[in-house]
Amino acid sequence: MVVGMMGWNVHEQGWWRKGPWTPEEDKLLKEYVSLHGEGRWSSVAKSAGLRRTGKSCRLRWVNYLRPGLKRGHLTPQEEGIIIELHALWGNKWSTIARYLPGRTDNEIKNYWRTHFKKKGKPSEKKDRRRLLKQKMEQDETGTGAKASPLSEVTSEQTLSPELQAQQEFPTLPLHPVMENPQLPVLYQEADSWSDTNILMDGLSGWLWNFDDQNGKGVQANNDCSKMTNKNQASFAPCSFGFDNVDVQNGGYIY
DNA sequence: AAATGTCCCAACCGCTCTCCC
DNA sequence: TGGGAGAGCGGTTGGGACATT
Repeated sequence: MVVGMMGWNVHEQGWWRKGPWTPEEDKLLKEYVSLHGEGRWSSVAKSAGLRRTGKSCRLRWVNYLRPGLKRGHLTPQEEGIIIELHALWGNKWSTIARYLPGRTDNEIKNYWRTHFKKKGKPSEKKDRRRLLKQKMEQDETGTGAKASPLSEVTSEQTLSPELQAQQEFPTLPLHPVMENPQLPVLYQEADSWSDTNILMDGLSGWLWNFDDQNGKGVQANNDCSKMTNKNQASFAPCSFGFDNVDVQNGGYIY
């Protein structure tokens, strides 16, 4: 059976329903979780009278119904944290999400995909549109991020996102290298530049994969292979924490 | 006004991990 | 210790909303 709803096809293969959740289903799930707490999702479905798989219930709760979830665009601070943590952990969205209270892994994943993953750059008009929309939302709420990330972020970055996050979320652990001094790369004195390059290769993919104009990526002065040892030595310890922001290209300079 | 492009987000799928027996 | 079930995670898809052409 297939039922058209909100543009989705709501499949009812056997007993389970699929597709968008209805307000009634949300209500049932919220009531159940408020009474019994999270967990045992497979039994939640049947106990709450929902024709949804446990998986679907969990996802709905985690990504949409859970109290404390933020809505709306990510702030520049949150963007910075995502960029930093993604450089550390890669696509560990759930791990990254732990340091962004109120944000879900799904949201962060979607955001990354939209803004950083793709090769081509949306037009600057699009960016302006997004920023304008963000500003309007902030004007309405009187809270949140600055109106223009690009114009304000330089001063914002006086504190590295890590330190900002550390202040905002005291549980944020130190960078792994700070906790593990034996790690030989980048953040401390590297034994060799090849060691640092290993990490930089990983970093370069995201550092300058911001939306670019020509589809080739905005490659700033982080071509480590062309740097002298002297440059490398001064460059290596600078990571984690933006030293500057390339406003024109939208990249962060370390 | 219609067509097109892009952004955003909810939801699903398949795989992996963890726990328990 | 191995297998099964449940939970979690990352990748992907589909569609609405909105701006641009």
